Amino acid sequence: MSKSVRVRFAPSPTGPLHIGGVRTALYNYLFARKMGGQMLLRIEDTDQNRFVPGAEQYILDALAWAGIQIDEGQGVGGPHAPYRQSERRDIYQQEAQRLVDEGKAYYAFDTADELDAMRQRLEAANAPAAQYNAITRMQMRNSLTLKADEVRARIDAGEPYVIRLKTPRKEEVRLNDLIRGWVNVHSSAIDDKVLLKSDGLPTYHLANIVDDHLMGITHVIRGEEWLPSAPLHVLLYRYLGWEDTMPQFAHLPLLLKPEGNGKLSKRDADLGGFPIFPLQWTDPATGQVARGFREDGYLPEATINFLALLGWNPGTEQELFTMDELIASFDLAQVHKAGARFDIQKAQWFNHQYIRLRPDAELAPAVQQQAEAAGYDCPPEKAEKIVALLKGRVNFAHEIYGEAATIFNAPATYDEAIVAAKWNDDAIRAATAFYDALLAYEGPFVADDIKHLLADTMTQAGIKQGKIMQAMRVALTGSGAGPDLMLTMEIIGKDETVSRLKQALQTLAR
RNA sequence: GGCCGAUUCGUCUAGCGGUUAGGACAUCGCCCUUUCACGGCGGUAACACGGGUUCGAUUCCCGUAUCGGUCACCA
Repeated sequence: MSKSVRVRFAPSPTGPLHIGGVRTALYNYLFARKMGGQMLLRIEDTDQNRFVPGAEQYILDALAWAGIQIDEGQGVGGPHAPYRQSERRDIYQQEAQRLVDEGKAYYAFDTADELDAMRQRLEAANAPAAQYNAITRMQMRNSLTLKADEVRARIDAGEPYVIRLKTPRKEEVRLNDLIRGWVNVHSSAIDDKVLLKSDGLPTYHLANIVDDHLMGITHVIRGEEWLPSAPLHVLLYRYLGWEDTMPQFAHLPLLLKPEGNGKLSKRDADLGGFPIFPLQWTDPATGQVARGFREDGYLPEATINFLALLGWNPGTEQELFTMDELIASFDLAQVHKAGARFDIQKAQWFNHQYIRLRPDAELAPAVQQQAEAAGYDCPPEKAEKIVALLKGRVNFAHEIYGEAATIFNAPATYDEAIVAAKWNDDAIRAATAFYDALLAYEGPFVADDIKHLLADTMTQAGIKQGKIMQAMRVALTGSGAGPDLMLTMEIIGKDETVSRLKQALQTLAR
């Protein structure tokens, strides 16, 4: 029996979670659920300089909003706690020390200046790559070039040092990526990466391997930007003696700018007027506010649906998926290899679809709130009718209220072009007749009945209804365009309809 | 620049040796409608290039080009 699937999402709390990170988390989640496995959340906070307060909570909130459930890890706990890497430093130090003891890593005492000098020297000499590697390390100050007792003395004296991987000079490293197939890299292209920093914390490379191993991770699903260092990770598994239980890798295509070159950035979002973060984020240092999908009115299910299809496709022609449907059809083998341009228009279209699908009663409270905040009376029944009338016309729920302007306000002005073209003798006769009919009418004031009343009135007056509808609309709403007029009248009510008709008759001179 | 990866309509993508190269967004047109939308129907639009392999390449292989990623005591 094979081990049950365990995947992890391992963001760094250096700021708000990027929308690309949400997609990475989503793919991990879909895969875990599909395989009946677990989804872990680990916080990779090994860089103290880049720590941003609030970022970790933001990550938790964003995942919860998106509907990505964490089975184990930061925020929910589990048998491998702690799930914050800054609280696991002893573990990494132990493993790094083990590598040194086994001759697979070494201490290095070089200062930043010395490293710079080395790189400059190599560049000046036109070396193929200015890196700390099997060749150059013998010219540096480390435990391979220094005598053992001097190394001991430096460490005992508290001199800062790092632990570097002793990367082999000539070795072919292979890995079988689930999305890309076999990737081969020669070890000479991998430098002697720092494993343990001078502050005692590990770098990503060491920490992620140690944790993935200890936490029983079976599949590492992450962005393509990690592909170049994946061979290094394979090497680390080997040196740590864990190669036989090494997880499988799947490197996801990147999210690219809507136009131009490069990967999607905050700047593109600002330029394009769309969000790039799931939730709104206020930078604790500058106070700057970055917009979020949630605050911009994107529904979580629309955002997820949109993101899921950016780089993956089930091969069917289905476009709309619930989370359960995504889980049922997800397959890593069908993840696309090339980067995907970020097209916010498609996100809007998905949102439109999900707004239409939402029950009126769920959308109504927001409309009511907006209306009441603006000083209008808007009981729940009215809000619900407005939603029913307008939700099919908008991409965002908050646009419904804007579309309903003519419902809340009697026209202050009338569209001049429509008036000039349609407000003729027949229109005036029709409006007058309808006005009178309304005053006499005592039945229920609902769209169907209003429609009949208007039709009958026009028949009696000998006026073709189609000829005067535009005039009626402009008289009632001031505009030549808008939703169903009968329903509009029903919503504003009989008194308001009568009053608006009267106002039009008085205001719109011949 | 070295290394790694990618390359089908403007965009997201289906395709896994033989298809009129399919769908969606966007765009255009028509229909529906009292109007504007929504919706329905339809149109325009793609296999980067050059060599192979093959009876036959969008599909397999090799180059070229272009794009992307990566080369930190950041993740």
